[in-house]
Amino acid sequence: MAGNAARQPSARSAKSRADKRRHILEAAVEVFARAGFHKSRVSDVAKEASVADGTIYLYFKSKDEILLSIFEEAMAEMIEAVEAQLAPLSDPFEQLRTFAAFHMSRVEKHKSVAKVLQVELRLSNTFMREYKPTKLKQYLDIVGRIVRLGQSQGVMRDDVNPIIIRRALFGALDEIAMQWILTPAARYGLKESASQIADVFAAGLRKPDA
Amino acid sequence: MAGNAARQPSARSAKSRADKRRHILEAAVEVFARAGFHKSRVSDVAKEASVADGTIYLYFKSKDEILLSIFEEAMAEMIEAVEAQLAPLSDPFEQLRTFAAFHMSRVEKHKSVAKVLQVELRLSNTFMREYKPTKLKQYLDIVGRIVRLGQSQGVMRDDVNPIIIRRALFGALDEIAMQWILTPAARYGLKESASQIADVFAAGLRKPDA
Amino acid sequence: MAGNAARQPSARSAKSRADKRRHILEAAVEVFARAGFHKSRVSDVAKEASVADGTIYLYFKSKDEILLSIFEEAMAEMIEAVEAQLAPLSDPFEQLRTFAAFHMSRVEKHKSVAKVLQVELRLSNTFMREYKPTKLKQYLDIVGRIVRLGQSQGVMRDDVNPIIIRRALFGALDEIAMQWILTPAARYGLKESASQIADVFAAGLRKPDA
Amino acid sequence: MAGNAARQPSARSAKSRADKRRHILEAAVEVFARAGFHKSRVSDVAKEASVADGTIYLYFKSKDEILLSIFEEAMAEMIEAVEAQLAPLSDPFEQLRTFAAFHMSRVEKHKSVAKVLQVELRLSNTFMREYKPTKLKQYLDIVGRIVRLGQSQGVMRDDVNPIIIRRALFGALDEIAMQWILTPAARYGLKESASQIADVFAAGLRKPDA
DNA sequence: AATGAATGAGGTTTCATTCAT
DNA sequence: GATGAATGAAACCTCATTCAT
Repeated sequence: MAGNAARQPSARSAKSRADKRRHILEAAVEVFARAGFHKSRVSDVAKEASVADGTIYLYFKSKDEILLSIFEEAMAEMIEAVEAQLAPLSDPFEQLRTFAAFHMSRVEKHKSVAKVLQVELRLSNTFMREYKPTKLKQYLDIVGRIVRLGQSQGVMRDDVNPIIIRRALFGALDEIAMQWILTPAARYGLKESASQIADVFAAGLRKPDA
Repeated sequence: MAGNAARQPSARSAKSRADKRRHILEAAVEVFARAGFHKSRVSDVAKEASVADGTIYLYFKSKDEILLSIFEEAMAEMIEAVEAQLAPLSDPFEQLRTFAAFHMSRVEKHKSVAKVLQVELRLSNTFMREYKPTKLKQYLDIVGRIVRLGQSQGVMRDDVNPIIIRRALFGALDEIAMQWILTPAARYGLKESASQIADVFAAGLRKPDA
Repeated sequence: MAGNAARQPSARSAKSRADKRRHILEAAVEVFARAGFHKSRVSDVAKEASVADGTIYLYFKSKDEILLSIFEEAMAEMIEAVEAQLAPLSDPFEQLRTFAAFHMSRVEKHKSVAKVLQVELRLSNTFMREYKPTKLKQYLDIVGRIVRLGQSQGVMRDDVNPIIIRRALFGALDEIAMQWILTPAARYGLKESASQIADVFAAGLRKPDA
Repeated sequence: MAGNAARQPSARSAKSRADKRRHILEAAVEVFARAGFHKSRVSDVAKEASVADGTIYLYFKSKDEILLSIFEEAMAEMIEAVEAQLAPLSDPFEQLRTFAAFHMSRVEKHKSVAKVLQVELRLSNTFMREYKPTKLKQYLDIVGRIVRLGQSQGVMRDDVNPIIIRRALFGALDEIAMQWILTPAARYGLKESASQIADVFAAGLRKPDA
């Protein structure tokens, strides 16, 4: 019986395992943000996390998988957080502004994570070519849902496709964020950008006769 | 004979040199679009262009420089072409629609070039980190100029920063284009997307009381 | 309780230790025969034996030592078994045939062990380069002894060196066995091969005028 | 036209290419014989051949392919050489002795090659598991042919299978050779061993009443 | 005794770039 | 100018072994 138990990670070891995994992930975020995914060696991540190179592979199948995990887990957190902020709001225009503000504040607060997501993730062939971005779709669909809500309330134009708009808004925010991340001294604040983009989209989506 | 002529840069050899350079560039576009920049070897480009590997280096300093040249020259052409389309138009909203439609039709017509620009360019560390995108800024500034024109004509809102808007519009178009390129069967046409994005931005930028 | 007993090496724990060692060895034979020594990981052997990786090292110094132990113990068994079969025989030619038949039937009956011995053992650098094959010499010398017996009885040629003959016979049997093991569908039976080889060696060693 | 010609290796470059390939192969034989295939690094071979590491891969697809090439080319040479020695002989027993003597003298003269073939080749998983030993079969079949010749001449026993005998003889010779290679101070000469093995096989195969 | 998480050394191969011809 | 053979740097991952529990 003791033998069987030992084959299943115990409660304590499961927690400790998750902790170490997160520890490595955080180290990877710092390293990738600093030097870029391609220029970072697995041994750099290991050193930053104070573990041996091989230990990385007890928690991740490959270097690429580390990057994907950063993405997946950051997106999962963002989805949860933004949903919480949107829940109490009933006005779709208000929701649109909140989403944009949330996205940009997230980028600002978690600059390293944002840097990895926006810049490094795109450098990974694996990601761009093979990964099915379920989580990204889910995040994008929040915007789609807002638009559909506005349309069903009769306050947003019916002649736009939510699938197009959600990606357009994301592209707009994303491009600004990338610029802000890449340019050491940006000439405009993220908060201001979020506000203006939300304004333009809100005004542009509002039903003319409403 | 050609060899002798080449000793002195003459009108003919200069032209021939430019031709060969263009020939290599076009080969590179095909190769990069087919297999991706990272997976393409310089020798693949050489083979496609029917020249020796070393010959590439008589025309380009490095593999990265090939990619940058593709970008620079495509942008230069685009700038010239879109300026020609915008010149006869005086209405900034009309210009906005024209710009968006132009961008997307360009992507559609030159799929290989677009693929390289949108996807592969981002995979190049050199570009994202070290390249100063003068030509891109110039292209973007066309949008900025349209917005400033609209503001000076009093038909566009004064409370938006053209620098932010130009990048937002570009990001929106770019994200849609990338999606279209990456997804074998896109669920919406580029023309329709361009139209909707232009509509939303136009409506969103129009002065409320105008 | 078992734990307490184990603190003092007792007759029971010594037996239990030997049992576990044998258990691991048998697991290793299966694993090595299945996937090859080099491709097998120590953790594969551990899993097959239902013990932890580290436990292996309580019984064996290294992965190589497992292989050597398989060899040593298999040879010891073979020596004992063949000696028992040879003991009642007085005719050296009869002994020769018995030895060959024994060797091949052993290969046939213990295919996994044979596979490991014949194929995998040779893949181990350690073995071929550093190991002193005492047990193998002992096994080989059984043949040498048979030849010397025949010579002393005056029925076998004196102009052959038993040291050469013993190795030649072993090589002949071994090569056939390896072929049989490596080739899924062998074109001849091991028993028939043993018989023919023994026949040729017997006839070849018989004193012409005897 | 000059361009087309350049795509085909010229007579001169083809020769030079073959020379360099052979040069690398000879370096590899020395290195592998000295330290063993597994312990030898590709860079060791490169250093011995005075070329860059990458150059190796212009001539061989992989490290394994180097080993296979050594084998294939050595076997091809041996087949040709032994056939030449056997051609003038009509007595199958004489042929048998010549074959054995040839094999052993070959081992003695090309000790490094023999060492690689006998010992190192067997250490290569690729070879033992995936390679179809056509050349080896061809070499072995020379013995088979000799036996069949003896049988058709009515001087060799009909009750033995040439397929078994050819492999048995090879195994006998091979085992002695391996021993001689592995043991710094062998207790018997290769020439003497060849002679005795040939004698035993010849006598053993001779038709009793002939 | 048993566990299994952690360690860290080790090497093949690719391919951008050079340069002698 | 053109060639293409040669160069050589660079890093991911595996897995035998250890040792704290």
